[in-house]
Amino acid sequence: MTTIHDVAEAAGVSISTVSYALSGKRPVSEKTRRRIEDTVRSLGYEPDAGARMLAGRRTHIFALTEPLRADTHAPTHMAFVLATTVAARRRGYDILLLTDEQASEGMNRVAASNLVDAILVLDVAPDDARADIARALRSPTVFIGIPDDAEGLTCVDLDFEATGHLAIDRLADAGHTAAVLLGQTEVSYVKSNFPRRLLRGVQAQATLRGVALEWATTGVTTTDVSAVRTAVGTALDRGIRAFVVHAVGDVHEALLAVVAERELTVGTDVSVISAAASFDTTTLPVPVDTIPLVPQQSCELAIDLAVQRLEDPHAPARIHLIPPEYLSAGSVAPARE
Amino acid sequence: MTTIHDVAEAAGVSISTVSYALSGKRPVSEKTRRRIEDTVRSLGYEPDAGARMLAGRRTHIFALTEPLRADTHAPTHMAFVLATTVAARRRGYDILLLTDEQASEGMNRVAASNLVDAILVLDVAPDDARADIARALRSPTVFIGIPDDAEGLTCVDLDFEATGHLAIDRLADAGHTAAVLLGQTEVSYVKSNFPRRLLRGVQAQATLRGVALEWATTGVTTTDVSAVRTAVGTALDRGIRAFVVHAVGDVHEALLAVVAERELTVGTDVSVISAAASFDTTTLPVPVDTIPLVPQQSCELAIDLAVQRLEDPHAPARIHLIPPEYLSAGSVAPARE
DNA sequence: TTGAAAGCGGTACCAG
DNA sequence: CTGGTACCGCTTTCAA
Repeated sequence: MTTIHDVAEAAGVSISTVSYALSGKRPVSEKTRRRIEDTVRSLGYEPDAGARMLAGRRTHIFALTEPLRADTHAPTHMAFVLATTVAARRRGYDILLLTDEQASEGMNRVAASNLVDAILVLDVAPDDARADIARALRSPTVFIGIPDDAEGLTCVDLDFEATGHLAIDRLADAGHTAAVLLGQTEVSYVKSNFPRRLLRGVQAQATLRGVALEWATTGVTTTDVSAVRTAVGTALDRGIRAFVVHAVGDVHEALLAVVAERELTVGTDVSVISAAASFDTTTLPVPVDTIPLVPQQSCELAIDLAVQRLEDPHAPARIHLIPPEYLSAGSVAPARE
Repeated sequence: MTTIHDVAEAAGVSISTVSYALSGKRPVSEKTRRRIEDTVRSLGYEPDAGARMLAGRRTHIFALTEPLRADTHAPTHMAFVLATTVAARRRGYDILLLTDEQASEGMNRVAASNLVDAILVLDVAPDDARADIARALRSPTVFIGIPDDAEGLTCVDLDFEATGHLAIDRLADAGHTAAVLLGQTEVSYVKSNFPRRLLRGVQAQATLRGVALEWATTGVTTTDVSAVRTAVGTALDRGIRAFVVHAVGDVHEALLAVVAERELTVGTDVSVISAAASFDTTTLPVPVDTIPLVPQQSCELAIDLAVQRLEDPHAPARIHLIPPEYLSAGSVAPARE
């Protein structure tokens, strides 16, 4: 194993100069710096992680806690984990996984042992136990999602309420006076934090704009496509022509299929808006207006905040809501009287 | 922050005694050990990770590399990550994630910096670039899955070929002379390592047992349920009554639905075997014989192997195949002539 | 612009 | 059974 001493010797300088040349924390003359860098490359030197942690009091590791509940939507979750990992790496951090029981216990353990510089929280539940843990910890902690009691916590998320407002506004602007919110599974409104926020936003704005709203869940614990088809069919029968969909891809497809079977056309006869979709809605059989949920946005911001709090531990904790963005695809039609 | 010195002082012993009392690497009298443990608890002492790494030349961290290709089946993948994390934790190890480009580059980086004690490889491709990297590395590396060139590598996986044999044997034993393998998506036979192994096993045994085999993929890049329905319908039309399914839950459901629509009964008119399913087939609408793929088995074995190689770096590398297990549910019917 | 040296908090060897 | 202490490899202060 090659150490900083080997590099120093080979380059004919002291180890402190090597250290500074590599960290840039002290000016080093151009020529010696280049000589050192060459030596590092030719020797294949990589600083020892343990030594760096011990001496530098920085581990360059973030913990990512994810309970992975049974109702967690795997593809969406994977997208968040991936986005977090990539964003972290970009800032020079690795990700240490805390799953299952370790999601909570592990937070204390890795914080107490100084294994990580900060903690990122995924899969946030309304009454998440990790909120209290985070408040008691000295390690910076950033929630991606918002628990009911977010007092004193740093949180990041799409503004789901504003997303709900925006969707209803577009439908109301088009003259619709009735709409259906095709939502998530029933348990997710209890176990997760965001479906209810979207629901609240939709409901509030519907009331404000005079839109008669109906809320249909898409299964109890798991997506039930036939239930979706029934719900959509019933709504269409009753003359409702506007849908806000906050659900997985299958639900979108089921909705579009039922519409097509009735020989109705999205964008002409029927209006559809996909709200907070974390998958690529452009691959749907029909173009659909979308207010996307972009994991990269939340995760990059979360990483930035973690790094910030590391540099300035006194930065005040607050909730960071990402404003929704409306992507038009022509799927909202003027209401017919 | 409380250190080992604080503990030693508070307990009235030397730091070496504290260290040994906690590691158990040297006998410590019952009474002093208890006194130390009490002190540790009351002070909330947790050894510093960096210091432990540096002095102990062990990080207690395993890397988990997962490229997360677009065709990766998220729920199955999550199950493997979870199983790995839990198994690792049980042996005292944390998991560091290497995704995306870091899946390959990261291996060299974390090995060179002594960030991890071993590396676990997930999402193995037939021509996986990580095979060569692993061969060049000093860090113990365990593949969960088998690349084409596994020379010199430690690999763990379900014995997919034997799984194929077993499925065909059961059908042949029941008198079937024709069967359909309802497989994965087309790309997975190119990008992944295990679908082709199952396929080979099924094909070989079908030839051996005189079973006319047809192989149907279930979409190109993504599962196409309507294609599955068509394939099943065609097979039934042609009198085929035996199906081996190596696919996600949706495909099973589509198959069972088509069978039901024709007023045929699984276990009487039609035989179905689910091969290497990583989801819970008992929740299917009809009981189905299953040769399960249990992530826990592979992952626990992988962790054990990693730990073993840590203790004995000279243990020879080899492929560990987990024998398939057949779970009867009465879905295989005797063939009718 | 550079070097020397004091830690960082453990582990494990050498004594007793 | 227990204590003293030499490192582990790097960061950073102090001096030059």
